Amino acid sequence: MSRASDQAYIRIRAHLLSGAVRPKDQLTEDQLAQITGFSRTPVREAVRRLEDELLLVRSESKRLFVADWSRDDIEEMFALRQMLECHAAERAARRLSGAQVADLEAVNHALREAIEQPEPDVARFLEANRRFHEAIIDAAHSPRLGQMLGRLVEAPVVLRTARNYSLEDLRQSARDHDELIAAFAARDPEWARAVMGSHLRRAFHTFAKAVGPTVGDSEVKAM
Amino acid sequence: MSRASDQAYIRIRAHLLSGAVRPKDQLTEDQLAQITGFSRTPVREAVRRLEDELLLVRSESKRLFVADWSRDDIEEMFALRQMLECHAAERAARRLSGAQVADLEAVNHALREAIEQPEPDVARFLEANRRFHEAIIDAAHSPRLGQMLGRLVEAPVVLRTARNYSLEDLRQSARDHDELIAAFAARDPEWARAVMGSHLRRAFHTFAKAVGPTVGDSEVKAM
DNA sequence: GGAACCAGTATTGTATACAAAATGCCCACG
DNA sequence: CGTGGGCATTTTGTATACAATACTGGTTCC
Repeated sequence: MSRASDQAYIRIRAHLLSGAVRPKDQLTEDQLAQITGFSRTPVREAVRRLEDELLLVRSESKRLFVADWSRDDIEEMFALRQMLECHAAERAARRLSGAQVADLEAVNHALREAIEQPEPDVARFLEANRRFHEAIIDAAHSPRLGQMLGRLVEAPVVLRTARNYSLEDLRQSARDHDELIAAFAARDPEWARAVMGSHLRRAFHTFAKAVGPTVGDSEVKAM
Repeated sequence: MSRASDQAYIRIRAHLLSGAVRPKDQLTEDQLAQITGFSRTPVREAVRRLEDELLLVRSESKRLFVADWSRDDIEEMFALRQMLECHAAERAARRLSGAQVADLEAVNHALREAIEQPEPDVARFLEANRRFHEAIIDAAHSPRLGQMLGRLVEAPVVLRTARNYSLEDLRQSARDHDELIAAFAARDPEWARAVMGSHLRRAFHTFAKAVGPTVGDSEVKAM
């Protein structure tokens, strides 16, 4: 991950999330080359990845724009993530070794430490949460599934949602993880799937409550 | 689709499917540039797409190889396609217009014409089948879902499976499509999902029967 | 006044040269 | 013999120049 194209990807992504540009704004590869400090060749590769993740879109004539997600897009993203990650949990339950289950326990312990403080550390929570879900996906041992989920989980909306978590939301996440671990330890795929389903569906409702019942495009960037 | 990188993609893909190279063979970008007649720049873009589809893989040190799919990989591919396309069918049932349902009927009519001949035209069947499923995915109106399914449906194993279809298999496909259309016309998402599920699950068993219960890697390329 | 056309400009697409990194080979050395 | 070090070769990664394409604004012609 130290090649110029990877750095370019990271920097462009940060630029998009920083709020310096808004949905529907046009970008040019030259601009991005200047911003990142690399030439257009690695920038183009980074842009292709960001197009894949639908953070950037191209017009009919190949011009580049910041993506503008509708509420429908985002709801579908949550639905897809739930569908895929429930499947991952089911597969993981059949495959996780005892050591891997222990690893999950350790990660969830770290997650609890991050939130059980005078001031919960959301960044550390997010990182532990990411590691937890990543471990499950890895254990599912399906390259395509991992690929697909990688794109969804990285999506900025998912990350921003966490800002709206209350302390109780965070604690409930940790409890969900505990139950997932129990399901894995019991080697019960159906149980794992069900817990993952409610875990992720709750995240969706937290998001929906934060954004409200608005309908127009672009409103989600305002959160 | 007339840019050099698109042409390169098509040609490299054809080269991979032609059997001229075998799983685990090493390729170089220079070789592919010569084969396609384009320079390495568009070839690299095409290669990136093929990596995305897991037709090509890179070693730790970024060297390029023809992918080698295990039976597990392929089973998971079928499972993912089923999961995603059932979801698409469900969404499509909520969104298809009357005109779109009529289009599906026309496509399935063409599909029947392709098979109800002295010698069934498998290529035409495949093309009509592709259009049928594509129309449903489009109607689901979820860009990410479309993206994911695009990669799965294009996979060569899915295409090769069709060679093993008997006439009765082909006719059953057409009947499944009829029932899907009925479900769409009735605006019944659950019905649509169920029919799509059995439709695709049958394809999996047709494949499994053709390949047999072998276990080692690479055996699927022998079909 | 409006539509079609024609520069000129902006932007993306491709080729090529060179840089960086990895691999393999050969030889020295134990 | 085997093994490790280092040069030559192969292969991938990046920069840059140029080509092709799409847009913009203004002008002419009806």
